[in-house]
Amino acid sequence: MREHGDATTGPSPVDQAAVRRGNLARVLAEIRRPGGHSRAALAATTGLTKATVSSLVAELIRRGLVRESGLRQEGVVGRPGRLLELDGASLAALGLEIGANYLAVRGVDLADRVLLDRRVGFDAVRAGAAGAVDELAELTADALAELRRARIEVVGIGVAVPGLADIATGTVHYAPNLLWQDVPVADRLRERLGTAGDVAVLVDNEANLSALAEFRRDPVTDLVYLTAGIGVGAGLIADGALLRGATGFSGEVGHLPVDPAGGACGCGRHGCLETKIGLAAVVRAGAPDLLDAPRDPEELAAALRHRAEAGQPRVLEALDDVGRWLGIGTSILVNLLNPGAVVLGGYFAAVAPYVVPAAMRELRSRAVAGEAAICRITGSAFGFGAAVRGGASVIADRVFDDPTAARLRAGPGVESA
Amino acid sequence: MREHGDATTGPSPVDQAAVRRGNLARVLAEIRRPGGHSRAALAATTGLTKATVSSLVAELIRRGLVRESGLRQEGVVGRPGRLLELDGASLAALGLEIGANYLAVRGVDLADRVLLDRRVGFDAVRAGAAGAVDELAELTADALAELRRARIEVVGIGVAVPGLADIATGTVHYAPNLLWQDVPVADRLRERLGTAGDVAVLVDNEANLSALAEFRRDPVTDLVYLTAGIGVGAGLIADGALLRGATGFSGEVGHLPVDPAGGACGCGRHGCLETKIGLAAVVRAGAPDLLDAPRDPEELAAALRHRAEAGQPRVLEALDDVGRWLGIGTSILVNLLNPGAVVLGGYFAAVAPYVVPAAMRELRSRAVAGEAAICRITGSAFGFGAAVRGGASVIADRVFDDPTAARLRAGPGVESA
DNA sequence: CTGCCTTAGTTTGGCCGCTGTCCTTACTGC
DNA sequence: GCAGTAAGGACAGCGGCCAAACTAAGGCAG
Repeated sequence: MREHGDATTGPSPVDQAAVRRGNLARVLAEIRRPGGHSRAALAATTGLTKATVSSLVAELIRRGLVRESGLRQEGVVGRPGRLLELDGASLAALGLEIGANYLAVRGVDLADRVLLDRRVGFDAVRAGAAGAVDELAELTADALAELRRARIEVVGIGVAVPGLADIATGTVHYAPNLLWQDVPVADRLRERLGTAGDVAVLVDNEANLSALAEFRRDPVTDLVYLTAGIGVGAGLIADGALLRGATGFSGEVGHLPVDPAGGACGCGRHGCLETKIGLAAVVRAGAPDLLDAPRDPEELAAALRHRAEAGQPRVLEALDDVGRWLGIGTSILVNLLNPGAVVLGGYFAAVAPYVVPAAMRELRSRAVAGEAAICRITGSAFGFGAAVRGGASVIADRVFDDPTAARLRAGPGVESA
Repeated sequence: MREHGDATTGPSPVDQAAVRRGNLARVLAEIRRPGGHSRAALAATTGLTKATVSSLVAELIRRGLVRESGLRQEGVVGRPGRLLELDGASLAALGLEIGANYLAVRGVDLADRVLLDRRVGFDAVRAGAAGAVDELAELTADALAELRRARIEVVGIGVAVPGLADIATGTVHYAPNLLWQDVPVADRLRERLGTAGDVAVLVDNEANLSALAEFRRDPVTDLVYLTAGIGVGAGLIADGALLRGATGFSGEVGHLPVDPAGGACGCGRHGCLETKIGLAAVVRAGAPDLLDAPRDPEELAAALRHRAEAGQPRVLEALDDVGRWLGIGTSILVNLLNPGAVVLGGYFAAVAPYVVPAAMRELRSRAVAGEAAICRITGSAFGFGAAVRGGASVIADRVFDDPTAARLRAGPGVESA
């Protein structure tokens, strides 16, 4: 026990346990990399001794994170190594998402195998904050029960919301599209789940979590995730970490002034980026007949894609125009942040082939630092599913960052956690 | 010794030494905070035990970073504590700067007391890269000799350059205002200094180092440093660390498109921020008679300030206009990065009272997230001296981050490093 | 001014985690 | 078979932190 455990301020002191945690994470990270890894090989790549690696690997196996894949390196002289690989089949991370017109749940094990993936239509505005969280809790309870039946332990839940979230408390301060204000999502969710919800619950902005999902797929140090649906938003990753800003309001790209002579924006000014590349703008310009039809951004995106694939000139032209303005907006981000990649989510993902060429053209002509600062612009492979994936992976990453978060399980040489 | 010390990849493994380093830094950071600190108080605030704190403090004293200030807490019952304070008088950090028309050297001890501060006019373009570095080396050698005579050990040298620097190698890739390309500044400096230069040499961009200097003065987690002289640049700090981007080209704010209908810019487009708030633009608009007069930005800034203080309407109007465009540019940064503070350097610092009101007005009307995202805009207290201060403080901070970087010195219980 | 109380700082023994060395294990090649 | 080679485990040792006991130094009451 610490003396006066109360008065401590700032970061906690460093102790031996931190050394262990760090080295467990280091070894686990190496094992996650593709290719065979024996204990001896891990010792060589990590710089730890074989004895230490053996001890660390034993603990990772006891925690259910690693298993011996029995196979052995052949063809070379010497005793063959016992290969290790990521296990994680008995540990799951849950991602949730609250959208304006749907709820989503996705469960993955720690090796990223999909255990369940559901998406149900739901009018969150109509249901109100309490109703929406209750409905989400029910979906979650089902998922938890299902995983429990399969003897899979859930290590945490990551919730994506279309608004500003306080990470520390799990409260949504403000979500314009849901008409929410100061909703204690994490608390209410935990409360509704009862004992079943006795796991870590993390709430974050949808664009942030999407950016993390993309970052995990393609770990460039600096990544910009640009998305559009009802609004336009961005998730920024700088040097491997989310850039949240002083009060959590980073990534407000929707109202970048790109065309002062342009049309009026809801914010009161003219020519904001949103008026050029927002979903409403493309539909108006490229497919006006859909204006009052389906309200779901995902369906609209699919419709646009279909028409583009069919070669409809009006849609193609509108998308090319979107690409141009997207390139202008992107070039601002590139000149400021110099990311290693720009990933397009939301409806952009569906129509990427029709907007990226124009965007790249524009970016090339506007990148101040020239070729050295130009990065690729790609459509997200996850599309509208990025946020819920990000929710799950941010939870999974907690275990990879601190493997002691995975409880020890029974086995030879059982010990207490 | 590690086995196969060659094949290691990624971060080095965590060991006990890292624990020690971390806790030394933790305790030292606490001692740097104002107010009296006894060993017992440090134990309480850090969460370490008294025994450990005693051991850590003893080491910090042996390394010359801390001293007992003899004074003792009075008036309360119990044995009075021996107060500790930052020493660092025998350790110095050197900041250097290469400008287009000056060279600067600043030496501070680790308690940030100024030991020397020189600035000499020098035409770096005319002298060429080799000539400029040689001249800088001579200034540095003098400074080093002077400090050595005073028995002060120099722990490192931080060099600010107006261009893109490769931190790892200490090479300047490209410095447009100096007409430099691929100049190995650190290597050449070390070479010229000979054995005297057997210290860490770090080279970084002038705006980055300035941002760090401002950040040290006012440690908000997210800070934007905006500067203008010949060009316009920015140094961005996100979550306490410099935001460098994937290839080092972050902070290119000079060519933000703010007025497509505006005048032509050197970059080939129209209405770039630089054409609105660059020094050339203000002088042209507010004091055209100075256009071909003194070429030094610092003198021009002083002249503008004088005229503004004297109430010259033309200058005041030009500066107000600069403030407006500055506010527009700043609002883009604020909406994207949500900084906790925006600090104005370069010539802005001299005329801050005349540009900030208009800038704040513009920012207020354009911050998408409203009051919650609005931050203060202030003139730098360091002005043109920010970069050289940043160079010194980035070196000093290395010691604070890893106190074992300060060599052990003779004393009771001498040990080897 | 003496003795108790309180708080500061040191000493000592113990634990944890990594290192280095030695040993066993297991397979290839001759 | 038997040597050679590499993997993996056992064990002593060391650095670093913790807990508890101890010494040090002052206030305060009687």
